[in-house]
Amino acid sequence: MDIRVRFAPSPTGHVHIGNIRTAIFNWLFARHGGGKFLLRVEDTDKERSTQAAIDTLLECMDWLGLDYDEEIFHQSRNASAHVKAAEKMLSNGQAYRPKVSGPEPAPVIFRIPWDTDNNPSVRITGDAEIRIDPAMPVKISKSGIQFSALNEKGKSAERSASLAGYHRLKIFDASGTLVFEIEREIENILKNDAAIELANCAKFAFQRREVVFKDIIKGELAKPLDTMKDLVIVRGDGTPVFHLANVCDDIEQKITHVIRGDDHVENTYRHIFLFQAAGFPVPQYGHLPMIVNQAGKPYSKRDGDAYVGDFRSKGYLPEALFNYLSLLGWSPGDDREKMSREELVEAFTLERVKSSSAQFDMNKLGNMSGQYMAEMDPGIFTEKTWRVAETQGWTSGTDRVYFAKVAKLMQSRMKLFPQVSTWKYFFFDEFENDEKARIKLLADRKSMDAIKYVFENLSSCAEFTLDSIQKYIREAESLNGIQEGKLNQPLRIALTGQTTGAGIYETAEMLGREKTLKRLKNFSP
RNA sequence: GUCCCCAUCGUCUAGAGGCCUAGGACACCAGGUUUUCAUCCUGGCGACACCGGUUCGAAUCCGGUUGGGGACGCCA
Repeated sequence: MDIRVRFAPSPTGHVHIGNIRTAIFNWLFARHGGGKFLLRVEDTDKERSTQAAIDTLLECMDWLGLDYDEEIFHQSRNASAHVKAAEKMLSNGQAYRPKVSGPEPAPVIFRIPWDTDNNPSVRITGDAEIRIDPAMPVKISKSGIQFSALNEKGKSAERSASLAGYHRLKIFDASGTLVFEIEREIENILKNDAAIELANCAKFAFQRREVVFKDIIKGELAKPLDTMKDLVIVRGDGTPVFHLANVCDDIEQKITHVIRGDDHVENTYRHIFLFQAAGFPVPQYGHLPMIVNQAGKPYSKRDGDAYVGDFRSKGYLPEALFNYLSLLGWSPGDDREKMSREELVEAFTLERVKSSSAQFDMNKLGNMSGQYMAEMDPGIFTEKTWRVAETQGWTSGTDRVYFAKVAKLMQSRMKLFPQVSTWKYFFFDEFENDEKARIKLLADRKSMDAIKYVFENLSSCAEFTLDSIQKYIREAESLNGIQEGKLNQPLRIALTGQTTGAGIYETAEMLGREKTLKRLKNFSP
């Protein structure tokens, strides 16, 4: 069977880094297996879903090169199918409407199936007993069972669960007398609205069963049925709930593998029953671990930099973000880290995804961005940095050839595009000064005299070249008793206002005689 | 509170019983190259959460403890 996966975000504005990582893993999985990567927008929340939000989503995906197959699937357009599915479950007895007291119409509730004898996803784990708080009555109705259990310390805690969890339930009072047997009553309970209320119960004895599935990433995952509750699938107002919509759409889109965040694990246990009730095969599941922030905590609204759009505006390269994100929770198994898209597709398998959460590391992303930056085609690099310069308003009087030379000089020193703003001294005489460094490096008389020497000789020399620049700097150093090379940094401060940059001889040559002299003049006593 | 999941350097990870005195990358520190800056190169720092068990042998398997996270909606 051909692989079909989907990325199913709800378009509510920003696209989160964790979300897009899920998309990347789905994409990688699909491309690796030669399958289809589908996009579904879960836009049933009318309040929050906007076209603008969908546009941002599409932009982010496009930016990262996450191309999808087939048409975008809009969940809201499939609503009638969802309701139809619910009605079918209602008429089959797989779902029910509870008795409601108020004037609001009753929702449709899906029942965790009572009969699971031939269900491959359910297994019997053994006999179980629970101590019950006799002070609280046990209530049993078609919508479940409600009671107060006593924990090891004898503390009472209220619980409610689906009937399905309590196969062969026998309830005893404090004296050990059997007061209730579920198998005798179950037919009636399921059919009628009447509730049974039992007082002074002390013990439950029942057969415990659990839903189980094999997660491609996490391995076997199971949950006891007695800890599950029936779930609302259609609201009182007639609109379908996420669980129903999600499952119906997966059926509709013929999804074979559901790859999503592991905050959905608990939902999966219920979705399995929904697939079965609808009469369709349960897809394979793979639950991705979370990405946490640099404090090791889940991302919250406060983490302003957790949105894909932010990384884009901060100037990270999409290739770098894509590469970095694919390495968060996954590795190829060898020492490779910087990998092309093709290599990633080739190497990606869900089995190699880790099952523990991963912390986002800006340092590493920055380093990776620098690597991609360094190997970028110089022409493209110039083009992109030119555009940044444009936003700074530098380009009107700037020669493109000159700019290209500057870009070439600076490329290996760049991590992010906005760093272009530090290049200002190449184009204007007004630029930012690192005052602290200026005071430290240009304070002493020796340096000033040396700079004066360089200034005078560079103004009178025949040719302003790399060689002559270097020559006079060396001479200035030896004449003023400065260690060789030690004049470079003061000179850099004088010419650029910064302590880092390209080679200082190259920088001076690039600036040209006029600008160089003009800047040195300020420091010549 | 109940249920589920997770646990290797500060961080991302390799590791499927002996190849492990635990490998790589980022970060950090030191040295080298560049007479300067950035790259780059070399080296250093640095981890199997804890306690038991299984085994000739455990980071790896099992149990418990601790710590972390998730889920418990007529949100998605």
